[in-house]
Amino acid sequence: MIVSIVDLSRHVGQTVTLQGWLYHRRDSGKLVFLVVRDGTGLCQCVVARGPDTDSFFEDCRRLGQESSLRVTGVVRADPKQVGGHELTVTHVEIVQNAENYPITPKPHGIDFLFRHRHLHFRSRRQWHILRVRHTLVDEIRGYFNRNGYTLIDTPIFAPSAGEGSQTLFSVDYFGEPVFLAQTGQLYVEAACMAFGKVYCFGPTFRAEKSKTRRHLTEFWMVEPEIAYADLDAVIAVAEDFICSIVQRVLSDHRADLEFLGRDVAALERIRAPFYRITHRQAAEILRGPKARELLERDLAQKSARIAEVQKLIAEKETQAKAGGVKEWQKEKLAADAADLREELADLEVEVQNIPHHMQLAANFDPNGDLGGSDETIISRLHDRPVFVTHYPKGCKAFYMKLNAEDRTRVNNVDLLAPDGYGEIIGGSQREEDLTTLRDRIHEDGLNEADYEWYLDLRRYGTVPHGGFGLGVERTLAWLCGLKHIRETIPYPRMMGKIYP
RNA sequence: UCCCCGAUAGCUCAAUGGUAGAGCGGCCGGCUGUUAACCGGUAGGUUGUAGGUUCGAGUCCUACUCGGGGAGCCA
Repeated sequence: MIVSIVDLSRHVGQTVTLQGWLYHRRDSGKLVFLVVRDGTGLCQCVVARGPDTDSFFEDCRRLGQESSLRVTGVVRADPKQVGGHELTVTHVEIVQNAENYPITPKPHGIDFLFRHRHLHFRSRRQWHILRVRHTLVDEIRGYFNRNGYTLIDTPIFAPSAGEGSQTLFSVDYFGEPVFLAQTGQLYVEAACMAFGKVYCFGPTFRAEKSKTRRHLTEFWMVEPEIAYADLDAVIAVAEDFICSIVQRVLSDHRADLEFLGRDVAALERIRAPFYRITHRQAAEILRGPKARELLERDLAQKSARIAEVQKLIAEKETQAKAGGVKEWQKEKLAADAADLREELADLEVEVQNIPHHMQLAANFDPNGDLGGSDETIISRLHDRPVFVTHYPKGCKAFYMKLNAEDRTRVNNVDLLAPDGYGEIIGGSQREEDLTTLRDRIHEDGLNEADYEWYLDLRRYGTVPHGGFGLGVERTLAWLCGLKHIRETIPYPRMMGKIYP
């Protein structure tokens, strides 16, 4: 009977067949240990030399990493083994003996791994992350589908820049220059006047020349849009939506998160209500003593850690040079030292940036946008996500509704994820008044003719409405506690990176 | 666009300006319970590219290419 590794607990004592790939192999004279993966999990399969296994024993001993094979054997529960089960092998069918698989169990560089991305996500860590991504995407769709939203797919070819300022990819469209969409928002606004509550979900493209751990040139975004909604209603949906995502990932992926080293308890603390502050309050925090104290404390802690790490590296090196140390111990010590050196390099960059960040925060312009470091400060001063509302209109898009009490501000909201993961949601109430919207288009120097269809929405049955966009990859990076966004998508597209 | 760092065997890294090395991976052999197994043997190189300094360059200098990290900008 062909069984998936994930289902082995239901087949203890039975003879089953696994179909998969060889993750790792060790042999010990009369035994071969085949660690097999089948896409649902890992299972160690033990082949003992004997009359019954003679026909394939030698072949198993020489089997290369990632060889494809069918393994038949008796399932045994063994809590010590990965996955909790082990197979005592009675038969092996080698589908292909793979030779010289490039990704070995030893450390590799980032460049090498991502040049082999088509193989890289067979590795455990990447496999765990992409499983969580699957559930995140499923819950995004599920949440909106359960709550009466209609999916509206928006175009990827866009005739003009949706929001004006950003750098977009230009494409030749039968001789006419068009752009790859950076948002489906304007289109989804039109759809919400037809369906009430809608969302679009797809890839978006930004041509910004940003080479950082938070940027991709192609990333996925979900954008709900709700008719008869003001800013408070938009915030309420965003909060409920995030809670729902967190709960779903916690319930389905605790083991994956633990494998990834995520602090699961911190995720469990993500509950409504989130913090809610205005941009003006954020400015006060940044310019005030709390921000300075946070960064000063940070500087002290990181400096202390640098000294500690330097000491640890020196100790490892001394131990490695001492007499009587086995080769594998030396290797382990060298690997530890390499990890420590990497941490040291990161710390040094952070420490180097802190004075700059302190200056940026202290001199924060109350009429300016929050920078990346400002967002980090705000989020780190709170233990749950923070909604920041009412930004100056100058730093936001033309379609955001001007605030009734303060016409220099807009009814917008950004959600800052904890721990410096940055802005994962950006949204607003939209300007529904035809005249005001037209003025804003002109103020931003945009061509009114490009937006005639959009202005129609304000001519024919305009209503208060709003929505937001959530970046899937940044959200996943936060959920999994990842350092770099490139791990959150199967095929990352970054500046200067398009292979494979 | 700017700043910092890097490029040596398939991979990860060593090598005072003076004969290019190790570990892993590969291949061959050994070992009955391994967990990045271990032990012995073996093959593997135009030191990113182009110039320059020098008796001599992996090492020093210049430019370029590619990569990493950061700043700005952003989801």
